[in-house]
Amino acid sequence: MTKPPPTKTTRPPTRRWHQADQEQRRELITQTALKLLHQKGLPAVTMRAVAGKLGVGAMTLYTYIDGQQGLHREMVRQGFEKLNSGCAENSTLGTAEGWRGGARAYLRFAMENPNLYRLMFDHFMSDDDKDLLHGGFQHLFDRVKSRLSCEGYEGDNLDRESRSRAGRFWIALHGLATLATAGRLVVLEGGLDELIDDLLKHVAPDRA
Amino acid sequence: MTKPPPTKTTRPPTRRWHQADQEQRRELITQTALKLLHQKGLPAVTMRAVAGKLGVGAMTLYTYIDGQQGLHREMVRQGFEKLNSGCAENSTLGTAEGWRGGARAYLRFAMENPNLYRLMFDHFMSDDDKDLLHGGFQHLFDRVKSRLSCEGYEGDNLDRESRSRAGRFWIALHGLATLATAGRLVVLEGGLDELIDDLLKHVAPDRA
DNA sequence: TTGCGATATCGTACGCTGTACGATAGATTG
DNA sequence: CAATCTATCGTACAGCGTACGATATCGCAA
Repeated sequence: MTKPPPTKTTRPPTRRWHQADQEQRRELITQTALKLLHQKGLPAVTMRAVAGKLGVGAMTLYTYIDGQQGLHREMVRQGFEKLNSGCAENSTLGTAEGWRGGARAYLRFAMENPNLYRLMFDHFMSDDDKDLLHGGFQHLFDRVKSRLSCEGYEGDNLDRESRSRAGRFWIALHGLATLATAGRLVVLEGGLDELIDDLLKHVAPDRA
Repeated sequence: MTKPPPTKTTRPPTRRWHQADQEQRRELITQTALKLLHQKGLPAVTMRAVAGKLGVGAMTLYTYIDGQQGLHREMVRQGFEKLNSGCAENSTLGTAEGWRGGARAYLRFAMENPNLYRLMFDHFMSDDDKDLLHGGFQHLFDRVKSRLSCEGYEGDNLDRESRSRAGRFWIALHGLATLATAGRLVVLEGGLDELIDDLLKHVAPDRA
């Protein structure tokens, strides 16, 4: 009994992972966090909860991820990738129908992942991270530009007009998305599809 | 030394307030919280911090406010009142210049109180609270309606068209506000005023 | 003036959070 | 087989919201 050790008890570390790659483990952590975020909201996404769902000690996460901020960053990255690819897939053409498809995909993503969408735009982004956002907007911008160049715009006019129209389109989509996910659209009694159509008629990059 | 009391020490409660009315004290608490929110962001608005700034024990706040949620609710209320009154003051007419004034006031509030603006739209609102939001939108809606009725709209058409235009206007403003306060507008290099003018030209309730 | 009941104040304690530190068991290498 | 490296995670600490209860002070009746 002459041993009051500096720490009471220290239990063994046992390898519990079933994935080989370090990258895969980070991915698994992120997916688990995303599931939790979707089901219970951001406050439920605690280090302990995520680790617990993986059957792993909380501190283990720090081997793969840079703390809570890093976890958020990883979720945000996934979010933007899914949002961007979803929009790109559903707006294959530069036609009016194409804009509608892209807009619907954007709104669908926001409505199906409200917590993630909010996190994506609340989370502080480093300059590196911002490339993700730039990427999505750049894609939209290029589409508008090529469309307008077919309509006779060129040079500075083409650039300015493209930026203006793409910007309006994105601003309107984002406004609608944030209001809808926050449940603030009760004041507008119409369904979401009607709202999209309405916005398209007035702020869509072509036929404005 | 025969006294190990159930609680070690219990120090005296001393009246420290200098305000008479209960309402004034709640107001003082809210203002202190708002100052903290503005200066250091939402995570810094803790019960202990607010109470500390007032030179008061943390639990004292609970006499006047229903916990942290209640504190947030109070801040959100203040925010909407300021936002609504600011917009109303700056859009005195139903003219194009009026819309511009209202839009500018809206954006100015968001840019000057980014943390509060985010809280206002993140905070869960009970049905009672929503009247604040409804109030602001209703004001806008009525303005648009009276304007359109002068242009010959009437009946169902008047109602539908007014809702549509007021909705588009608000959605665009909110989209711009959230993107601007989140620092996500770098992709649009123009100044805020140009963006407002651009939006007004295309989504303003009249001349659309 | 005195006494007493009501009330506002707040110290303490509990269960949470993120995470720094360090001990250890298992894997890896010679 | 022995030595080293490393992933794991128990413990601990500060800070959070807040439930509870002790108490100093206030308002009011006698």
